[in-house]
Amino acid sequence: MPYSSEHKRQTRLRIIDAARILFNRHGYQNVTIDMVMDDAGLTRGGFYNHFKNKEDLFNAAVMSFLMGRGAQWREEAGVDVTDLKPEMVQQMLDAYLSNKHLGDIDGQCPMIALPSDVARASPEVQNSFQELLKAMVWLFESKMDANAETNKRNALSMTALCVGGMVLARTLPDSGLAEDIRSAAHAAATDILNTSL
Amino acid sequence: MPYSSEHKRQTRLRIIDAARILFNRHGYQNVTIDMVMDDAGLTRGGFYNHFKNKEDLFNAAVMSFLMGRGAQWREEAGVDVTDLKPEMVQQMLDAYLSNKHLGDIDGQCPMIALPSDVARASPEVQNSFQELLKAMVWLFESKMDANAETNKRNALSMTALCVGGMVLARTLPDSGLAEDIRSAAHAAATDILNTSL
DNA sequence: TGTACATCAGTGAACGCGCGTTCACTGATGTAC
DNA sequence: TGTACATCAGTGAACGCGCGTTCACTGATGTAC
Repeated sequence: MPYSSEHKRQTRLRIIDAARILFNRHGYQNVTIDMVMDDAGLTRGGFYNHFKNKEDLFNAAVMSFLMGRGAQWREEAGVDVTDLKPEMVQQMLDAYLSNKHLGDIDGQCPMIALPSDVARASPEVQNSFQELLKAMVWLFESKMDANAETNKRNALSMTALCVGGMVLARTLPDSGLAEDIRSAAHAAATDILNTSL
Repeated sequence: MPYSSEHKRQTRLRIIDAARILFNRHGYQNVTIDMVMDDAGLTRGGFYNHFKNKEDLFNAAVMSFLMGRGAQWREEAGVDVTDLKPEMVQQMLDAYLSNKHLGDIDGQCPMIALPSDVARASPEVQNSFQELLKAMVWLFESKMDANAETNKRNALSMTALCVGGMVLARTLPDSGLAEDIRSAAHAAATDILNTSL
């Protein structure tokens, strides 16, 4: 077998990385296979050596974010989601609801950039999206200290605030109002966290 | 002038109503002019007698929701947003974050169904969307009783919870988890409201 | 070590379909006389 | 009141472009001997 399997894996990753960024930037439907392959330094035809179809790529892109790829806003804030120290939850909140994240179009969380697209995508994509959400809820929940049911409810509310605040801030053309809603969501989520510790 | 202007106005409204429902159901890009005109009982060509282009229709559809059209979940809950009695804010919260609303695909708030579409639409559409959000924030704020700045922040957080909770609930394939996040967001928004009165 | 071979990643032209938009036409109805 | 006319909402065929996907081909590189 010519071209080591490592070579193919690398190419596949390059395509997924290009796709993740382009989907975040323009939305699923506005990104063409040509654009993706171009950004990956390849030509259109080769695409189907790596993916069954466009939807398959969408799923791979959402999953790649779950694996932590591309989140500048999180890396630069020094949030290490594998290190479950108590301050990590507040750090994650700070990073997620930050101006940095609001400005990081390419590296933003797909829950912010693509919720409507996912809602209309295949079950596979929806499941990947759900795993992403569960990971976030679990992260919030991990350091809470009330009873299990209250913890769960608080973690879910914080997640709703994170996503809702950022989705709206992204969509509003008045940047002052966008900033207001981002910081209000951040304050409310912090309040909930503080009552949970 | 044949066909009274009232006749044309009625036709235009029929097209917008059909579009609002179809956009909610399938998203902006998955709805074709043909589908809209079919549902309005017309043929494709006539569309351009009423609208400049598809984006123009999108804007009209978002605005029509602002005018209160199609929101079954709100009407059946008996919420009258023009009657600013104190209980109205809680009623609105209850209705917005209700199971009824979650199930009302056709009549749902466009902030839930179409945020990603709006984020990539024309400035006109984004402005209409923003007016919708402002109306909601203002509604929440109207009966609050702390200082102005706190009121604003709380109203914005409640809005983020409403939209975030519903967007996520809509997107999750696990309906148990969807239900959990909807009710968690409802509880959190109610808490914020109660500390504001 | 060197050579022939086989595999398959990558190429780029072509296909086919869908959809937004245009356009020449039809016909319903309000207005003028 | 009745008739001719003008307007313009509505029709449906056609256009043109873009994009997902297919396909015959190329050529780089690992393997066998």
